[in-house]
Amino acid sequence: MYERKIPLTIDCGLHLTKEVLNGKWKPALLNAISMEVKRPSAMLRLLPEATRRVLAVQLNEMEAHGLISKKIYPQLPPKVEYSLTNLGWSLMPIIDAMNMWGDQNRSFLEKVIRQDPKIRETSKSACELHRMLHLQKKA
Amino acid sequence: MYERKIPLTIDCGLHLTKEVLNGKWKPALLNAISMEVKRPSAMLRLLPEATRRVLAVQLNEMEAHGLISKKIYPQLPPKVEYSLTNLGWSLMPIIDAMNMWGDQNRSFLEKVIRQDPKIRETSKSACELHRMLHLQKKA
DNA sequence: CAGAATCCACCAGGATACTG
DNA sequence: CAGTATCCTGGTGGATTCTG
Repeated sequence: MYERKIPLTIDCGLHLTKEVLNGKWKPALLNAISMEVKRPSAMLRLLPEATRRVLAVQLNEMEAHGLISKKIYPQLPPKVEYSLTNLGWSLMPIIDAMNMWGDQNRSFLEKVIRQDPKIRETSKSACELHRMLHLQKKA
Repeated sequence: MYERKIPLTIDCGLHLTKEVLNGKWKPALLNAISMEVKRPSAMLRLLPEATRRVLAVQLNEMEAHGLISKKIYPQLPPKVEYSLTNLGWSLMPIIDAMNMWGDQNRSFLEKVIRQDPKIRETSKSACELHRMLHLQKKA
C-alpha cells in the first residue's frame, strides 16, 4: 500500500475545502453530475481531454470523501450512475460562484493568464455543452 | 526562459477560477491580506509551514493575475505591503464560502479524509489567528 | 526585511493495456 | 461499459544559499 510521505494541511476550513476540491477535474465533475451527466461514459464525452483512469480516480476520491454516491446496475454491459450526496449538493453554490466569477472576468483573466510565460495555449472545452444541457433541462 | 510543456485548460469559467486559485497557499494568502496581514514577514508568521520562497512565488503569481497589488516602501530595511485589488476583493465571497463550508463540515471531513490512506497526519494551523485578528479589527 | 537562484523530492495526472 | 495495474513525465513546492 502506498503511503504519502508529506502530510497535508487540512486543519483550517479553507484547507479542508481545498483538499476536497483538489483534483484537476473534480469541480467539473461535480458540475457535470449536478446537471444529470451521471455516467462515466457521458463524463468522458463531456471532458474529452480527461482519460478514463483519471476520471475514475477522482470519482473514487470524491466518493470516499462523501461528495458523491455511486449506483451500480448489475447488468451486462455494466451501468453505473453517480449522484451528488447532500454534502456534494452543499458544495454547488461554491462551484457555481467559481464558474460565474471566471465567466464574468474571462476577458481580463485570459489576457493576464496568457501573458503568464508558464502557459502556452488554451484548450477547447465542453463547458458550453454544460450550459446547453442546463438550458435543455429547464425547457 | 522556461516554457510549460503541457497546456492548461483555462477555457471554462470554472477552470479560470481554479487556475488563479491554484497554489497551495493562495486562498490562505488572499484571506490573510483581506484581514490586514499585508507584509510578507507577517504572512510567514501566520503560515509557519510555508517557506519564504513559496509565498513569494505565489504572491508574484497573484500579482501577475491582478488579484493583489504591491506597494514598496523605499527604506532600509525594506518594507512591502500587499493589498487586494478590486478583482481580488471580488474573489473573497468565494474564499469565505470555502472557509465556512470547511468549518461547517469539519468533523465529518476530518473523519473521511483521515481514512484516506494518502494522508498521514494533520498539521497545525494559524487559522484561529486569522479569526482573532478579524475580531480584533472589529473591536 | 525582502527577493532571487539553484537544486531536488514527490506525486498528480496522462498513456497504455488488460479484465469482467 | 466500467474498472484496475503498470509505467512514466512534468511541475509544484520545499531546502538552501546569496544579494541588497
